Amino acid sequence: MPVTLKEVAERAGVSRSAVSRTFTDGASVSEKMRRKVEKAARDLGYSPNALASSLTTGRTKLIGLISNNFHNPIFLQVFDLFTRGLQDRGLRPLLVNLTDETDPQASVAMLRQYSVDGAVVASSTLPPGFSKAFRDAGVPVVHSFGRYSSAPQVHVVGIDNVECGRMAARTLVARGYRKIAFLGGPESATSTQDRYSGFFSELGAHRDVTTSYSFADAYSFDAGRREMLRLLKSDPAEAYFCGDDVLSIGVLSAIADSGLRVPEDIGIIGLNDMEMARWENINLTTIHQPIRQIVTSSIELMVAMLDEPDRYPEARIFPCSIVERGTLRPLK
Amino acid sequence: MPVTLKEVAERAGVSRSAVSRTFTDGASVSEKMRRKVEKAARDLGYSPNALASSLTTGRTKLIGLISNNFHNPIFLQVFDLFTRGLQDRGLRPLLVNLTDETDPQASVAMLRQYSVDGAVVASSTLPPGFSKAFRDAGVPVVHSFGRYSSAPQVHVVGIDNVECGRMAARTLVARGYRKIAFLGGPESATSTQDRYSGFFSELGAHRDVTTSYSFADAYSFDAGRREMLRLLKSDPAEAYFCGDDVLSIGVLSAIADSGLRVPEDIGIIGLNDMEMARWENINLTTIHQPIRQIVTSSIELMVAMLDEPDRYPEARIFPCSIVERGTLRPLK
DNA sequence: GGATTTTTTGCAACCGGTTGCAAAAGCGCG
DNA sequence: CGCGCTTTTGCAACCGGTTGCAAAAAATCC
Repeated sequence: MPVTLKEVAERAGVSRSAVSRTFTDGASVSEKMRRKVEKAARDLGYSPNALASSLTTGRTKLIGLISNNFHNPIFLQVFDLFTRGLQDRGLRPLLVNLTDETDPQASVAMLRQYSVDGAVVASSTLPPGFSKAFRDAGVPVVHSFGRYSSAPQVHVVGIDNVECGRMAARTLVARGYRKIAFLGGPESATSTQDRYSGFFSELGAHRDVTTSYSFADAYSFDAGRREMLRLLKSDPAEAYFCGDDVLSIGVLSAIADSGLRVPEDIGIIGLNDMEMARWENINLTTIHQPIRQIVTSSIELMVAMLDEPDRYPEARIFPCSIVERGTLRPLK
Repeated sequence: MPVTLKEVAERAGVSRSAVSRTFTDGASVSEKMRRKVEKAARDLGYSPNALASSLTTGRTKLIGLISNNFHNPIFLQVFDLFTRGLQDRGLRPLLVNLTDETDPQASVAMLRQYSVDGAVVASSTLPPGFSKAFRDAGVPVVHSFGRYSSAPQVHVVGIDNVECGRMAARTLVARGYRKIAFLGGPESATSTQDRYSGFFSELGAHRDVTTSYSFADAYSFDAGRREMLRLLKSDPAEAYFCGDDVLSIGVLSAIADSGLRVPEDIGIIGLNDMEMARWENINLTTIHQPIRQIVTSSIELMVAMLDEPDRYPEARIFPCSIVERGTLRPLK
């Protein structure tokens, strides 16, 4: 049904190569030829088959966009930024949902079948083994929102979760909280582990602070609410560092139900600074994660790797910052 | 770099066709041959190039997933359901973000270049012209969350927005509200227009009800809040039917700031029943849109069309239902 | 066991493009 | 106008697969 290069060539009365060259930039074609071919192409409504050309050029301009975070609203923004950024560079995102996938091999095989030029793993919860599997299969890969490591094995773009943990701890201590708790996301997520270790390493220096910790089983409203309702039954802390904003919102809801007030009775600090955090009826104090920069940088890195697949792996880490709103008591 | 069919054939000592047939189901291969080939393929780590085969078969198993709703959290769920549903059927979603695109032609050209087998337009705000453009280009298309029409020109799966408008009106009247307003989303969205017309056609029958209407300029928290703050300045209505849940939440925040109470002073009913609507600190009364069913049905329709591209267009409309929570006064 | 039918296999052409190479065309210049 | 040089063009092979067709092999039947 669709018009092929051969038909255009016949119509224009030229060779197939001539047509091909007109649509390949950098190829040698005279002005006259170009005009002739373009006319014929327009008449016929021709557009070149990207997949056929990928066979010889070895490039599909397809980029696997791989994630398992389809429940956290910030990822809608992540997808928005990724798809637009890739499109702007003429690349096409092939979306892969790894939600209930535990074995990387199947996805690796699939991405190879479609000859993707590269893969972006956008996830804060996938184990590093996934991105390594892609690299081992020879697919250039960037792990966005991945774990910071001083010796990264694949390209990582994200934040320093350990430092975020420290930052949260410093903030709480500075505001005079002395009974402080960590309410993490899933214990298995690397981001949770790192925030935990940063948080407690900072608090270790403060002998007058008492600490405790627990984990919600997902980065979700329900998980946060459920865990906080449990904590409220027996002697809650003065302030909580929560694994994530949506978890924090669940926590706030539990506190409100129990008749306690934020920040008067309990202080809360989240992480991500999702859009909702600044909604006036939530007004969550939180740690801002520079999502836009992470995505932009990931795309730049991906593009660079397309030209230089064996590029030496690097970690690009962006600083986070506290966004003060209404869920922590003010500095004295 | 990747292993090709030819190499497998040489290693197994058979013809290329034999290898091809082993990986094509329904083809005639003896058990002995199959075992030989599979062994060689395994040794070499071969996996067939889906794009190359698409050249002769004419099928890529690529489905364009087209949307411009990257700011409404319910679409994260929509993407989750679509990607998983498509993957489960061996189809691959090629994501297209139309956020600032006004001309369908560019996307049509792109999807043709990649020879997608079909396109799902998942949007409540794109004009019908977009889906028609795909159909005219010979791409099987399903418009999910599209406008209901008794004479659809392309396949449409969604809800009857006119009926939703009526339903909202009936609900408000039944609860004794007599001064009722419509606070729509963007006036240009077909969903807004239909809800508007259903809402007012139902209210037309009630002589004792006074009505008014206005539009927010997006389906967003900020737009809803801004519009409500404006409305609160002069004689607000007793109850509002809001274009969407996230808009409603902005509206609730404005009302809270003004010192009025919901549902005592003002009643609110939303639409969508997004996850957030049932969060205890929001607890929004709303109209449930059966997203899961819409997505599932869209995928089924898409799959059916792959076998029968000229299938007669149909509209699949799912009923919505009121979800009673805390933002309308109870029935008397 | 041989003739006949059915199944399996390989050959070669094709899908829609790209590209190295050599021939053809165009150019500048004396 | 003819020469040498540069640019443009077409030929043909190739990318990694599939498939119709006929030959080869296996299965069935008498």
